[in-house]
Amino acid sequence: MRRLAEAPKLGPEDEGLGRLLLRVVREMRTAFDRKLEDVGLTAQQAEILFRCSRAGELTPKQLTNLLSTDNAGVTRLVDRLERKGLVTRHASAADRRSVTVRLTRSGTALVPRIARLAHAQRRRLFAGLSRVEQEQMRGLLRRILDNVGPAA
Amino acid sequence: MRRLAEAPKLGPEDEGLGRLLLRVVREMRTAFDRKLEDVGLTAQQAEILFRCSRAGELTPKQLTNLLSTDNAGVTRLVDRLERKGLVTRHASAADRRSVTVRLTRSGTALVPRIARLAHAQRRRLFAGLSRVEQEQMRGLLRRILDNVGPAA
DNA sequence: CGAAGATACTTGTCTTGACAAATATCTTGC
DNA sequence: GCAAGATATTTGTCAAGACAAGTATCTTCG
Repeated sequence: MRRLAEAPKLGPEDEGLGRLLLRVVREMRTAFDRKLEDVGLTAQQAEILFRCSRAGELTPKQLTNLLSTDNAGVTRLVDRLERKGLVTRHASAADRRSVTVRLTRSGTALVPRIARLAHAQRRRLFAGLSRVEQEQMRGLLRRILDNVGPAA
Repeated sequence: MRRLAEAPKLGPEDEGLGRLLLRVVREMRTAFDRKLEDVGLTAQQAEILFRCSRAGELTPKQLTNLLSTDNAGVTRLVDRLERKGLVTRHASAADRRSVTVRLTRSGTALVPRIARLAHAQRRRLFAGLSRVEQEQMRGLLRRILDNVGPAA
């Protein structure tokens, strides 16, 4: 029972704010992904279904803005959802470059479960944070976001 | 100049706190990745170099904790760094299951540039946030983190 | 009208994350 | 000492994100 070398734990003591942010987001994401496993979806896929359900239909371009990813990412997300039979693509009458994504019947059927899970998740994650604190956080995050954009 | 159909912008007006967090982290990450392009590294790779430089050497296990990813991810990160000739793996004397990652000479050579870029980035991102506000943020994030863990 | 440039979407490629399974080695308890 | 369980690392697989390049269509402007 030597226990020599005892590699130091190197915990998150000196974790910078950036790392902490990263860690929080990742854990939130994967926690939600795990909850969605029953439904057979990922967080991003669920978001697409939810948004399309509320809007009736959306273009990839619109989804790109909502999901904060790029067009390429949305294309492949929609591919997967289409393969699962949860959405369909339709040619847009007005602009033939464009496409609209619509839920199928089985896609629509999942929405209530998604909404329930999302609600429960939000409730749990932000438990104990007052509305004021949440707004504080939102404000700070937006200021950081403003700092990212300008200047290369 | 018809402009019919005018797809609504669907901006981030009703963006939830979760989405906002995600967006902030992603933009921070990719902004830093872009800065590191000159050095030929990604943010995660740079972090490994930086940490190993400070600690002398680290095991994948330790790096896993520091990077908030899993062992598999670290294995492949180290693979890439090794292929670039920036680190080497060494058998650990005390525990032969284990491995230690050490910088090569050219790996070490990059560290000052990395440190400079990281510092500049932090400075820019958190510009205008007082120390108090940063601590506030840190506190709120930690509370969220505590909420993620417990309960499945 | 018709060419030049802008847009919407897709596809290819690379990196990262998460999870499961496999291997080698260590540690424990008997 | 040894079998049973724990650990450290690796490998395989899939989903995502970012970026670049390609195609089709639209818009603008001479």
